[in-house]
Amino acid sequence: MEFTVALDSPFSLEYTMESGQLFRWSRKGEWWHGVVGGSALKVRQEGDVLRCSASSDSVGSGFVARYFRLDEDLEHILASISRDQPVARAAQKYYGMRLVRQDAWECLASFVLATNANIPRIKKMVAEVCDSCGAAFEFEGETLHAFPRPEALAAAPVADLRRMGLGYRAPFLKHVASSVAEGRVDFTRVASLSYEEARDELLKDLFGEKLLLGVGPKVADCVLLFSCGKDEAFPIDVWVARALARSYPKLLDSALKSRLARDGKLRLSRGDYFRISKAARGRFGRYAGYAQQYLFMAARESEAGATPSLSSSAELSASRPSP
DNA sequence: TAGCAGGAAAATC
DNA sequence: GATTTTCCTGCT
Repeated sequence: MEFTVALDSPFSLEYTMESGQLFRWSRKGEWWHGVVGGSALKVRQEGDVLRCSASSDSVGSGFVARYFRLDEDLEHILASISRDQPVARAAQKYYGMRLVRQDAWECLASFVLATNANIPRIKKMVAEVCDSCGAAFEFEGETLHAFPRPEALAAAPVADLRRMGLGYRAPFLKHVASSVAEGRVDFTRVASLSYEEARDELLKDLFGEKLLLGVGPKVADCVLLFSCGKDEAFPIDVWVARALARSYPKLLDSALKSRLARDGKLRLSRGDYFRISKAARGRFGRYAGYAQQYLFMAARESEAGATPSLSSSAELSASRPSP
């Protein structure tokens, strides 16, 4: 099914796809191919129009507009977060990047896999899990797989999950899948709570055991920001932590700074994390999550700039000799 | 609260 | 080819 979506507020498909929120999209020429809502979807941007093609009628223009949050006033959000140079510059440079409304279960499972990994690796793990456990369907002569239902991963032997390259993440993924499959997590209710209540809900213990093994404050913040409508959530990964240390030293408390000076490593304790993310919410306001995502992009870009020959991913894939 | 392990792949040297 | 780093969390 083919359709178009008219854009009447700023949007960059490119920057949104490359912002590190999503793990099931890949570029093929001018098109981005993905699997969302159990359907294949391909999208290309032509100025202020999104040209789309989906394998299922359930994914139409309404779905796409909701997925990319096109109903929200990005100009207003950018004006709200551009309170200083670093964020204002990043917002200008990556103008049009939007946060995406992801399926909460898929987001949770994906970020449980994201610990100690980089984006290519995360994509590989997610693809492996989908290919092994997700429902298969055809699109344009290719066999694709939906993101697995929680029941499917809850039922999978840990040894099988390990063979998908997940390593120590395998038992975490199974545990999280079980909690969701057995109804111990109500994402609709989480979305209705305040930010802090919602975070506590995801991090809580149940009968003396963790509700969600492998989910700490960072992963919880990702789920809250990308799937539960908590725009003030401010996930702090290593890149954002570095950006904060460089550009916002005042947000880091003195204990962390002295440890940083001592061994040079930016490892946040749980207490550090809560304090710094609270300070960031105070600084950037109700759309702090957008500020975080723009800072993340800028921080990664400055690293990529250190290796000019690898600056273009298109060139990279076209010119890399086979291993 | 601190310190460490965890698994594998990418990035870097 | 070896080493370091990687969108972190759990356990002691």
